[in-house]
Amino acid sequence: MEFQEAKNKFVQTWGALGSQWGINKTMAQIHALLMVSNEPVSMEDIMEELQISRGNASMNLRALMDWGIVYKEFKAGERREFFTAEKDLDELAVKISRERSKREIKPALKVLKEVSSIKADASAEEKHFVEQTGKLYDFVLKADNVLDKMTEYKDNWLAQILIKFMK
Amino acid sequence: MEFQEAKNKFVQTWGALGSQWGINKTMAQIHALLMVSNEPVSMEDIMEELQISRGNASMNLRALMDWGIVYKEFKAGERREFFTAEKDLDELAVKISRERSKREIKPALKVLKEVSSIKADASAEEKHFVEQTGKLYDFVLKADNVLDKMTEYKDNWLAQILIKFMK
DNA sequence: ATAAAGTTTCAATATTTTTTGAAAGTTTAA
DNA sequence: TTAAACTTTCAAAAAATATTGAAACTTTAT
Repeated sequence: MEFQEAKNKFVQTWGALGSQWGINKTMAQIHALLMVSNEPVSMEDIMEELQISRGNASMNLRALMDWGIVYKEFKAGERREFFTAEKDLDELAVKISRERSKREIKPALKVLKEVSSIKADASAEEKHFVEQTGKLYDFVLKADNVLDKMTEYKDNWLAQILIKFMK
Repeated sequence: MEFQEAKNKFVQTWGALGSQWGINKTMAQIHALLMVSNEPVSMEDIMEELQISRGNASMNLRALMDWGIVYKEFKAGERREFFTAEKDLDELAVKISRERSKREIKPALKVLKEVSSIKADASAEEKHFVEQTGKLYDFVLKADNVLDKMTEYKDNWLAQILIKFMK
């Protein structure tokens, strides 16, 4: 396989993966492109390589920066802005976990707490509802805490879990 | 808050959460509805409660059964089919992990392996590409193994990780 | 102060994904 | 075997989401 072909395949695959995890396709593709570039890339180049419009590139770069996984770089003597991706994979995992926790899990927890605290009447139906949503609240809270804890181990959480878990 | 209101809120929230995790909204809503029902629910009732069409209900129930998180039940003397959700949350997490691993991670790993094995020429660009995709392959493989291992612990993986990790 | 080089915004448009509903298919009871 | 009760399928329609591109905006050099 040629380098260009491999690069393309990687960008496409990473893009598809991203879109299944709540990050949109172009966003994931830009990230992929930056991650395998050995030096900062300009917006022009991103537009060119992915065949996307300026507006699209701009919006998705902004979103990636909001997630904290892409950075702006300034090159001496250059007017244009360049971009680089977070390349440290542990760091990347931590940032993505934190962001998803903040955006998705925390709000869901709030609702779970609310709905599991209604005063159930004597019916089996309502009792079951309160019990089940209560369990769900506990479960999601625990899972979210695991994420939080993992981010503290940062550099090596995966390896550490593995050591403790495997065989 | 009234029971009906709480139930509705829960179904909506779970639906929104699901749609951010690669499961579609209706699918997640049906699952939510079944999870908080103390007894099996017929397709009619699902259509009625979620205000969706027969076709939609049928397809999404099928998908949920393919994921292994919703079951058909037959009631004695009843012609119709009824449905229940997996209510054990550890079991639910295991099934979802396995399914996502199979559908998303495994195929991505295959591509990562491929593209990271190209013969890089001497350029920094190609060297960086091979190195970075190689790291990504190792990382994703490790993460996938963690999931696999966790599913073996099944009933209590979350609690176990917590015990080992917290403080 | 002006123009050039670049970036952002957002309404309109295109694409993708989901939903509908009616026809085809199945199962069961009589 | 037939018809009633129910389920599945899938092409067409609707809804949701992503993308474009041109105008507005910002920054820098002269």
